[in-house]
Amino acid sequence: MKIGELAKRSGCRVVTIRYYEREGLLPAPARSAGNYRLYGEAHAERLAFIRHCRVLDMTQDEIRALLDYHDHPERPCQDVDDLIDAHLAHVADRIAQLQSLERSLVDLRTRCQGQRFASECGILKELARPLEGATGQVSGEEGGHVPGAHPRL
Amino acid sequence: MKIGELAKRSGCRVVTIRYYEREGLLPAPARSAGNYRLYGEAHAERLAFIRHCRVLDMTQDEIRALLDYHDHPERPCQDVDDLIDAHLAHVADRIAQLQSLERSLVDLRTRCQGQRFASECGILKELARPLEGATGQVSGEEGGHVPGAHPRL
DNA sequence: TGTTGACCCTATACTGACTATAGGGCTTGT
DNA sequence: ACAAGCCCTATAGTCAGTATAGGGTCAACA
Repeated sequence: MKIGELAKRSGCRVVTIRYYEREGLLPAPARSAGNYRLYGEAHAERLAFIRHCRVLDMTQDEIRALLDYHDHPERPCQDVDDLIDAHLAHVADRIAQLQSLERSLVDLRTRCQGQRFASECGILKELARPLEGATGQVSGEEGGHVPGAHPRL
Repeated sequence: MKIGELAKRSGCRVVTIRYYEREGLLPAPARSAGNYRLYGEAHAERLAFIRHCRVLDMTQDEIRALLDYHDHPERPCQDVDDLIDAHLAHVADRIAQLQSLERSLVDLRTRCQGQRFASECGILKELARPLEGATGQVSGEEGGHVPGAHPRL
């Protein structure tokens, strides 16, 4: 099948499939006489695996590790469990962070009493206050790799 | 004050301060004879405002909009409320997504019964299953701009 | 006076997971 | 023969910074 059909079947874009090939997640398929990529069922299955992982918000590195186990069925699978556990911990951490964020924003939101002018707006006043623990980076990397509040998948 | 001191006071890195200047969030400060940036209190306050917004996971565009109100105190502040409301909705959406993700991962995690080999691992088997609603992009952009599970702040 | 070390400067490239654009070639139907 | 709709490569852009290379400035100390 050509790349457009694979894209339709997998629900991922043509350019993304080519991107996965460049990144080494999908093997390069055979080519037609006119240099078109020709995929088989194995490619479709591997792409489904990748997409399933991406829906679960895994990084390419995590996916690469899982594909490696997928490709080596004789290996022990303890590390697969550990990888999922670690990813789960990252997701849980990110949820906790966003919930804390949400509380801050709700609090911030109460500060504007419908003033007419920005100069009296409690939201802007609150944002202008320095943070308590000013030293230290914005959020540190401890706690994992689950992105913040603005995804663009 | 020089850039290093501002960085220490604000808790953000020297390179990040220069980056904010390039991006137009912070105005270019005066320079010393030796071409060092020299900041005053106004810069420190503006940087605190920016950092406060970033801690709340706002994008640069959102911050730019809020700074614009900050800089024009005579304007009405209704739009500030709306911006915060919209951001709050994005954060809430992202929390819901991540919680759904967490449930999927917990479910996935139960599938491995400590098999010796990857070929029998229920996690890998489940990941290899195609997704039900295969057509349609990985998560669509509806629902806002709050990032996924792997932030790098 | 010379030099060490901490700080500062610019410019450029990299990150992740794609998306967008430019500039073409192939295939199929009319 | 030509047009529409697919496909190809290569390059650059997204966001919010971080990393690197290659150099300049300044204060203190020997």
